[in-house]
Amino acid sequence: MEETTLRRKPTIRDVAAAAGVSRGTVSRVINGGRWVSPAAQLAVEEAIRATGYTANHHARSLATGRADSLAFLLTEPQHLLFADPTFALLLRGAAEALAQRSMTLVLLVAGTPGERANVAHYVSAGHVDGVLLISSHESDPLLADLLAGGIPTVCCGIPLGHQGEVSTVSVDEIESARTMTRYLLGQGHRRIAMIAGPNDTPGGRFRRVGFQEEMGEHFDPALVEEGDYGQESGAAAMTRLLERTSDIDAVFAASDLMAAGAIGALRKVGLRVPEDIAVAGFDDSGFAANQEPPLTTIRQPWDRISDEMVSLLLDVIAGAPHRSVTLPTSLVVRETA
Amino acid sequence: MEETTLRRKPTIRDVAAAAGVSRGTVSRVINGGRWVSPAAQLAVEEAIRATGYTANHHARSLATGRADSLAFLLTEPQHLLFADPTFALLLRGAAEALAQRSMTLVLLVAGTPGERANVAHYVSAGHVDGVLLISSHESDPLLADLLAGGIPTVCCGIPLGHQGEVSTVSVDEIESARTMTRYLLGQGHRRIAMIAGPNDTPGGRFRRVGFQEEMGEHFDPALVEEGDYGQESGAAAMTRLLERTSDIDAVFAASDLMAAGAIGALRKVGLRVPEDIAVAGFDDSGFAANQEPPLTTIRQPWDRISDEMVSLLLDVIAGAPHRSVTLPTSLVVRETA
DNA sequence: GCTCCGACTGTGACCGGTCACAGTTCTATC
DNA sequence: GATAGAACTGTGACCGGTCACAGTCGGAGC
Repeated sequence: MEETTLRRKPTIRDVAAAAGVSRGTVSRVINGGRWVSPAAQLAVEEAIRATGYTANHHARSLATGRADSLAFLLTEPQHLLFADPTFALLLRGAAEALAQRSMTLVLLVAGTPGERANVAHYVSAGHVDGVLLISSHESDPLLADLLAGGIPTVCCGIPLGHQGEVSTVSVDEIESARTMTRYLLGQGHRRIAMIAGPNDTPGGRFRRVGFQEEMGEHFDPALVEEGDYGQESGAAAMTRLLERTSDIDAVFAASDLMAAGAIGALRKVGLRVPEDIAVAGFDDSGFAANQEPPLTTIRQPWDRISDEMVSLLLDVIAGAPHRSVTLPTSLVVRETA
Repeated sequence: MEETTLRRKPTIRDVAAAAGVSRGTVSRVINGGRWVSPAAQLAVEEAIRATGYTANHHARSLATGRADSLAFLLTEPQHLLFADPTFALLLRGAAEALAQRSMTLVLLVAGTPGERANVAHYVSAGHVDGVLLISSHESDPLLADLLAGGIPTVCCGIPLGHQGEVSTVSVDEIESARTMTRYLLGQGHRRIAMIAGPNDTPGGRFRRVGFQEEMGEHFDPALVEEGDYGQESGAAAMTRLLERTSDIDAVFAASDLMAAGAIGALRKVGLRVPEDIAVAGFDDSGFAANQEPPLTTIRQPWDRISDEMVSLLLDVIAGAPHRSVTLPTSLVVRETA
């Protein structure tokens, strides 16, 4: 009567029995169907349908050694990353790219040292095939651990201190910053301030370098302040700049969030954007276009970045040597500059 | 010589050999150490250190039937959810709550029907112990599938059409909406418009109900427009409202993002917030406080929501009957209303 | 001195797949 | 008609853990 209701999940043996073939044949059907007779193929497919069979992922992973999943590993102090809409774009892109390959994404957050240890442990437990490492600070020991453990890894952005040791997907930070700076100079601005990112991150260091290079003789170190990519830090940096100097005519922030913070700070002291001071951001986060006024910024190709990270990582897992990909950015001129 | 360099990962047998005990004893040490002599305990711990052993998660899951991970399942059309900073809060909270329990979070995105089928397949493959279901539209068949499959599930927000069939963590939408409406009325506003969410979502339906109930005789159906929670839809709804009527003195949007869109639309036609029209949101997303001007809104306790979802789900997995938790919201008065 | 019991340990079966290998057919070729 | 080989199928070992069960050992109690 009720023996059908409380049955455990059907296994490959149940399917084999139902189809009147052996486990081996069922396994072959599931994995592509090479060397299977049409009759057996049909019988197995029918049996799978009838039993409602789904393969047990753990058993498969145990036998094959593959996990068929990747880790999306966040190492940034968390409030920043989760406030940053760009991370969501990256996450979505990666999840989609993996779904297309019937793989899945495990989210790992390594904020505190304790979590960090857990992560290393988790990753080396073979739970995932590789790691998509997001935004690592230079001092972060996690990348070194991953490399030492031989864990296939792809970094988003050039990992300072580990260049050439690991696969990387990045944009040309220096050239992008030069492009924006050139644009601001072209608009007639000369007293251009920069709100840079932390110097131990590639986006902090190289955007600053590009800015300085392009500014040339107009570069004034007194016009550089540093933030942490977050909105409040942008506002604070802008305030510091305003306290120090009064002739700034443009501000280049190393993130859209900091640009938004800067705009808020400017508004608070009665300065209009772009009439009094032009403001430019970096990233083209989701909100940049909806910002009031819409933000002029550098677009990072987020969807391509996540796509490339995934395919690069899969290559590395398959045994390819590490490799670096640089993707193009583009200047998006809206209304703030 | 080099036999140590290319060794495969150490297994529990290697540890047992190194410690001079049996697999069983090692297993006992790993799982809490009951009925293990101090000497054996020490020897095993030392052997684990020496060999660099980490347990294979797949093998353990296969043997125990537990996956020690939960799925974070998104079913909303994707552009909305990823633009919505609240989802990131939820995600972070869930990841943290799980990390504390040495469990992990698998991100599943079920946007297209194809992805939906994959998800059902994946979940029933036993890869995860349960599902944290985020924001399901009424017509979404996924919840029905999960329930039919006996998959432990917890919903975020009351699942329309499935009330009482599944564990739920939600806020009192109606009362929250009434609170905000009461506040706006208390400020002297009478021609209050609402930008509601989709009627097939709990936040769309119940916030509208609360608004209407509290408005009482002042309620005017002509002052209700619908959006999709996204910023642009808020702007569009506001524009429609302005085209239709000219005496609106306040707007209550069912999400902060729509409130931000509405503020943009108001600005575009030269109306000031809050001087000309007050605007209120819902959610207290990360950006609400940094909005210009800072947004008056209803705070949802995101961290508690994710915490409760996780612990509720773990209860369900452990065999507890389904249960619903309602968490309190609070009115956050800033500057827009 | 024998029994009993608690503390501890080892063993074999099992979880649900995959894979290598050994058959078994059946057809084509000489 | 024998033989090779391609096409297909079944079997047992194995992946790396857990768990139930059967021992072993030492000391307390009678």
